[in-house]
Amino acid sequence: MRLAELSDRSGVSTATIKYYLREGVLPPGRRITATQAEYDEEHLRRLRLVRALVQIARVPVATVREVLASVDDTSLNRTFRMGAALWALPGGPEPEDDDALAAARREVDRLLERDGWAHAREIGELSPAHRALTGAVATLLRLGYPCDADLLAPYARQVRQMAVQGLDDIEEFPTHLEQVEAAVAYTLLFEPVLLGLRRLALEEETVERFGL
Amino acid sequence: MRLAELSDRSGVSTATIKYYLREGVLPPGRRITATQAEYDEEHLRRLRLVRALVQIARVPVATVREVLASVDDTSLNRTFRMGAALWALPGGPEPEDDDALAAARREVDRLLERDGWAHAREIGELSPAHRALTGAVATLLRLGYPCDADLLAPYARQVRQMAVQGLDDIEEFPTHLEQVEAAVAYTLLFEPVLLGLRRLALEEETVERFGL
DNA sequence: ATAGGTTGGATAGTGGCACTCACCAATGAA
DNA sequence: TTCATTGGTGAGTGCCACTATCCAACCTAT
Repeated sequence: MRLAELSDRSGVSTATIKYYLREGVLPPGRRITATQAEYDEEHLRRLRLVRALVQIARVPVATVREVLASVDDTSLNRTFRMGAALWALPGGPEPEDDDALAAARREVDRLLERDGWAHAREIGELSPAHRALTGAVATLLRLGYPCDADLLAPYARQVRQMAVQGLDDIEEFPTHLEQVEAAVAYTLLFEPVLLGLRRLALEEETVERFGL
Repeated sequence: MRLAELSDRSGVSTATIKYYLREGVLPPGRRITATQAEYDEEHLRRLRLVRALVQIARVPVATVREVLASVDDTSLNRTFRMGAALWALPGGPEPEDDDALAAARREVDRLLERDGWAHAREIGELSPAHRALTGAVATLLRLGYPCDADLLAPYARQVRQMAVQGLDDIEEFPTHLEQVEAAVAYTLLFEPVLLGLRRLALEEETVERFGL
């Protein structure tokens, strides 16, 4: 398959594919001659994944490169390869260290302790997910909206259950590579699905309560 | 309160505040003289909300203007003012109309029908949330990952429950304006909290299953 | 009264990022 | 032998959230 066909089949312009090749988010094709290269189905799959991560999950191209590098790094164990997506994620601007952040830290700690999230408590804010969560809670607190461990607990249990279900699904895939790729896709691409469902649920509930 | 104090108390630079005033996401201050204006606590609250929406929820400034315009529009009823945040949201690039999208539409329809989401089914893809959901599902399908009504059902029920809880909390606020503002904050600023929790849960579960 | 800093407003510029265009020599089909 | 096509490269575009610089009006300390 040549570049043009790759472009046709993926719906991504050749210019953009060239850009992805340059940025290293797409591996180079097999060289046929000095100036021509051949691409295969694997490239097509990767290209579609990159597109989804960039356009749907809003992951910066540079971050996609890091994530995929870890996905392909067979010298790492499965946990780290799967964690790549979580650890490379853009945490946003780090929150200013004020009272709200301290309070947020306290509530998140309480929550993790109460529900026995041993790993999360152990590594604490080393985890980008942990820092992101604390920062997001602090933002709500700063605006004067309540957001304590009691309020978060039911959500925490629900997402915990989702995680169990999700990893069950991921384990169905036969090879480690497919499992890791599925974990990345599941982690990042399921987020818009979840948010879409949530927004739709809020809309539904609002209309039911207050009418149109 | 003058601009400089507003800046000090919010932690936002005067240049940025001026930019927000120019863009109309912050109402102008009360004019004292021809070249000076006075700001109050209301401005401070708004400024903090704008900051959170822009920096945390990644809402474009132009969209924030629209959202806040609806929030302040007392000629609309409560449902529409609350819905403002949901309807003004950036839907991202609209998905290409292929088999995956058709399949996604079918599964989302099945899901809403089965769980009795009457309103969502009625307005269908007029709702940005509905379109976003369908598009997100289609993305997963395009990549070859399963995402049908059966898989979505438990998540749908969970977010539905979250919506009920959320609106209960929102109804606690005494005035309509506060309820509407809380709805916007709850809709947009709770999303990073939820995603943070989910990512932490995935991390926790991954480590528990596969070790470090 | 006046010097010197501060204020709000306007205009133009910056930096980051995801592309996108224009061009090139090498290639391959007619 | 023609001539469009290919892959690679460097420069440019458009968007967007700021940010730097001016300016004249304003306040304040001497």
